[in-house]
Amino acid sequence: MAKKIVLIDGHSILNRAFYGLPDMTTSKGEHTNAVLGFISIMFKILDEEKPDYLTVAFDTNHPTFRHEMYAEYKGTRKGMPEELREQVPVMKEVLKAMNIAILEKPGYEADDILGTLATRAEEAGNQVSLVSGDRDLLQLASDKIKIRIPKTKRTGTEIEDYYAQDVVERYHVTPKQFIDLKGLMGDASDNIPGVPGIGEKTAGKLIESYQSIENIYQHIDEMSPSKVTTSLKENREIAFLSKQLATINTNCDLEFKIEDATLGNLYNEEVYLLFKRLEFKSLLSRFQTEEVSHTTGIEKNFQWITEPGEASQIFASIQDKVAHPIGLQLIFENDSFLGLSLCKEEENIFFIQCDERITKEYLTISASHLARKGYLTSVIGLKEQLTYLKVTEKDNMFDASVAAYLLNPLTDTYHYDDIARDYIGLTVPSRDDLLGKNSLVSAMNENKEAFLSYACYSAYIAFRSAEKLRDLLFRAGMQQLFETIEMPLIYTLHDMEVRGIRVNKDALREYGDNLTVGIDKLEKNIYELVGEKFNINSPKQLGVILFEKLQLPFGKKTKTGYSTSADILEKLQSEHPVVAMILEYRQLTKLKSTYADGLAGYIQADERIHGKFHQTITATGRISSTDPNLQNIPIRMELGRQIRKVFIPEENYVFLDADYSQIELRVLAHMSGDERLIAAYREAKDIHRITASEVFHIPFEEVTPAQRSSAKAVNFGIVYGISSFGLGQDLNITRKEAERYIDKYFQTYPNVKAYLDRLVMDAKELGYSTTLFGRRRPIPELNSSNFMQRSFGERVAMNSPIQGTAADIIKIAMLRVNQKLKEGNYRSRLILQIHDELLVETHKEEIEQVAKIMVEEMQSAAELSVPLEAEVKEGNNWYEAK
DNA sequence: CCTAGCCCT
DNA sequence: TGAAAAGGGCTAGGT
Repeated sequence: MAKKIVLIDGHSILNRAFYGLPDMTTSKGEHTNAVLGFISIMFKILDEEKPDYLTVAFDTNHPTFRHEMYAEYKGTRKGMPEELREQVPVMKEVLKAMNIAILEKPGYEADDILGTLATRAEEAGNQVSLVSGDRDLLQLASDKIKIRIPKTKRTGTEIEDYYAQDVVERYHVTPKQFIDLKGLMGDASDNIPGVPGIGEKTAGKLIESYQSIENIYQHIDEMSPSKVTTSLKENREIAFLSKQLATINTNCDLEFKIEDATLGNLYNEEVYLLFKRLEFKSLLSRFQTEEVSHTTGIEKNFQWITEPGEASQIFASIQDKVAHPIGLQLIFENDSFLGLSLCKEEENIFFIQCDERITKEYLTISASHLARKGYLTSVIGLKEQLTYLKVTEKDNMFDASVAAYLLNPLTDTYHYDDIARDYIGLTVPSRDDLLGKNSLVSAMNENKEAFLSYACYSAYIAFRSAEKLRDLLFRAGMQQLFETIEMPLIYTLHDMEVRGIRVNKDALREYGDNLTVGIDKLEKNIYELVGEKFNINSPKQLGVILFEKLQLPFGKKTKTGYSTSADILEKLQSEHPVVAMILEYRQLTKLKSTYADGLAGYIQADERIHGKFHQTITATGRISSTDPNLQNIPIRMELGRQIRKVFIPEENYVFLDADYSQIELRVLAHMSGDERLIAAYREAKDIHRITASEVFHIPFEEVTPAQRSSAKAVNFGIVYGISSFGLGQDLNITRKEAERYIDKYFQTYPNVKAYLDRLVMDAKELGYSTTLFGRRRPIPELNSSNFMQRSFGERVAMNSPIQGTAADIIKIAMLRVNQKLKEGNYRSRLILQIHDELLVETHKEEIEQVAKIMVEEMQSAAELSVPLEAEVKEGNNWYEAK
């Protein structure tokens, strides 16, 4: 039976897509427009044709017979811009992930490979679609071979189709005669010469009359003399050479059998992850629709329980089952507790609904008992469930989300469907697939089937994934990290969220009102100074005012227009008095919108803000804070710093705030083993000053403030994964000078240099970097063919172990502080962590003991070859305690 | 929904 | 030569 075959000219389509679509980059700067365009074209064709076979041919760098015939021959790969060139390997990566056969053979161009395959397939009676942006391929058109020429437009992809008949209609020549046309006309893009004086029109007429170049020359003497005939006579060799160059070789020596190009599953996990990495958001929906369409067959095991007797039987039955983890999920939304789902074996997955007979207390107590009895109870997202689930770090809980985060901290969500996909190889419908934007409450009443699936999948995946995740953690050497740091930390973070931080609402309002006064004044002055009203908050409008109306010199442009960022404006302050006002306006509006107004919206009835702390967000192991972010409260500028006065302890309490001193540099000293750096820290003096003194060879006492601040910048640079460019920008010096600073630094601390080099090398070999406590961060960028990407990977390889180890250490300190406070029955509570700082709301009778606990636990959290210093301060608000 | 801009360690 | 110095989150404007 005739098969359908699609053959794609790889470089040609990439080219089309590249020039047809606006430039696109991922958030990391990887160009992706050609790849996206290629895939869009390919999907469109596959959707239309549903072919049996698909293969993509690429040109190689090797010379072909055309180069041998004609030295000036160009071919498609020459002169490719870097933004396109870097996309070629990415494109191949995508095709490989889709299991699409890639064909390339030294000595042949893609055209020749495609021509050969098309001809063979045609002879075997098959239907062929040849996809290319290059009209040269029209010479291959027949009644079985269709040439498809896609055009990428902003509105989508349109495809022109040519069977032999269409070629004749459109160009008035047969496909074969297309070669003769090109022989006469030449082709500038391939550097194929044409006969001078002959363009598209003349060539067309000649071939229409004489059919071929050979025939033209047979009858050349009969033709009436003209410029054209003279040129033809003079350039006979060019015409024949060009015809040969333009002829596609349909007889290549290929081992390849078309059966090798059988289409498999394009929508697999690898492709999904790749598209995610490339940020092809619009294409991800294709996966979701595929995912939803096939069910897992597990749904038949889902049961909705409403009978108290059955519920108690289910809990009782778990007594017999100790060997395997239990999957559990409490189902709730805001303040309504709806029930819980439970899975102890593949065949029986229950949702037990909460109602008058099966009470919330009964369910939560029964659920909490499971873990307390010692069965490993696996949940997805423990911290959130602790509102109802009364278990502690001593109980035998397992959080699959946190486990999955440790195994790969680079993804953004760790929901049950993510875990199913990544660790069980199972595609299950996500919450969004099942319930969309519906609330759980409404789904439970109106969309029972989807609701049951949502509830039960969660417990089922928790059940199914636990052992696998545990095994992977063990193999990666992260079991201890998981069990002794990450799992216990869940409870600590939950405690912090519950406790929250008290805010003086009136003081906050007053702070905001004062800002408004200042903002209004500035606004008026700015309008007066520039002579018109505009939206100062709009970088676009501001750019027009500053750089067009006022004609200020613009430093750099962003994708969208002029840059009006603070560092640009700072340099422009002397040019016009309005610039300083705009900077101040920015400062004030930032404080007003994000902090004064922003924070006010989070104050709860208990006068406190209960922000969230996230454990599964950062790539390095730090925690993050949202709703609101309490880790970025202003401190640098005095006006901003004032806002810390509104954060206050409750009556009879004070704040104790303890900071690590230079924890990351100390970690670096320890991990690098650099004797000189270690010695510097043992002196326990101003480290930036020591660095300046040693790097610039000046006595400690004679270091100038400028030298100290340079050294400080270098120290930061080292931690961030040094680059002369970045350091230069930070210090406002040339790249060359920055380079010299870095060299001097590495001369002073040679083992730091050796250590950083080793970090990069090891990470390149392993594909990930590791902290002192075994935390991993994958660094796929290290293998990128893109210089920028790779450099980024190298900096990440230097930074992650340092930042990550510091994060590990403070997590340990948090756990121990929290534990001591609870065990010692203190009234004081840990309420914030800001990366190297802990804030404890401390009862006035406990100040001395708590201060001691904080400093001791922080300093002893890790045993390094340099001391860990922590300093604690006391205050009646957060401003005073810093 | 993205971006420019800016707050923190 | 060029070129995101690491890790985060929030707001406003503009599509």
